[in-house]
Amino acid sequence: PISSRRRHVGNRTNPNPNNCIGVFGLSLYTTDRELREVFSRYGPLAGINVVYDQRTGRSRGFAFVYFENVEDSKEAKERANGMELDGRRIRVDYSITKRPHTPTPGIYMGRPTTRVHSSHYHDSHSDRYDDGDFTYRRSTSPCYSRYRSRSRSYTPR
DNA sequence: GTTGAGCGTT
Repeated sequence: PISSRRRHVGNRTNPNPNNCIGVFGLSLYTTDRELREVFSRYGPLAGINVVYDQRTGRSRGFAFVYFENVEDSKEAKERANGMELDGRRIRVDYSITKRPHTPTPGIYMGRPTTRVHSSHYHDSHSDRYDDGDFTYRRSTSPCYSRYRSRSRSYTPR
């Protein structure tokens, strides 16, 4: 019943209830401290991440807020969506992409493919990390390049 | 303190 509303953003899947919400349309001057003040009203936060442009250092106008409880995330999405913050009408949705709290734990392996070849991944060189959006490879094994193409076709689900 | 739709690292 809520499917056709997001056609203008492409074939992106509809966000499902999640601990992490994305906040878009922010003022470039809204800080994480400010976001914390607002969103901690809905429940305890596990973290906040304003996305900055790597070159200019300025905010890109969106952020991600992690709640400890999904129920609080739901309430935040419903109540904070459309709210005005620093003169801008913000949009709040469940996050689609997910990032781990820790930085990239290994070598970036590209986006997961739909194909699965699980029989290849039982050796000690394929210790792999996946956050559901990207796939990383953990070790610095010299055999890395031999396994690269296989690893790229790995997908968790 | 330019622009404004956006799903991600400083």
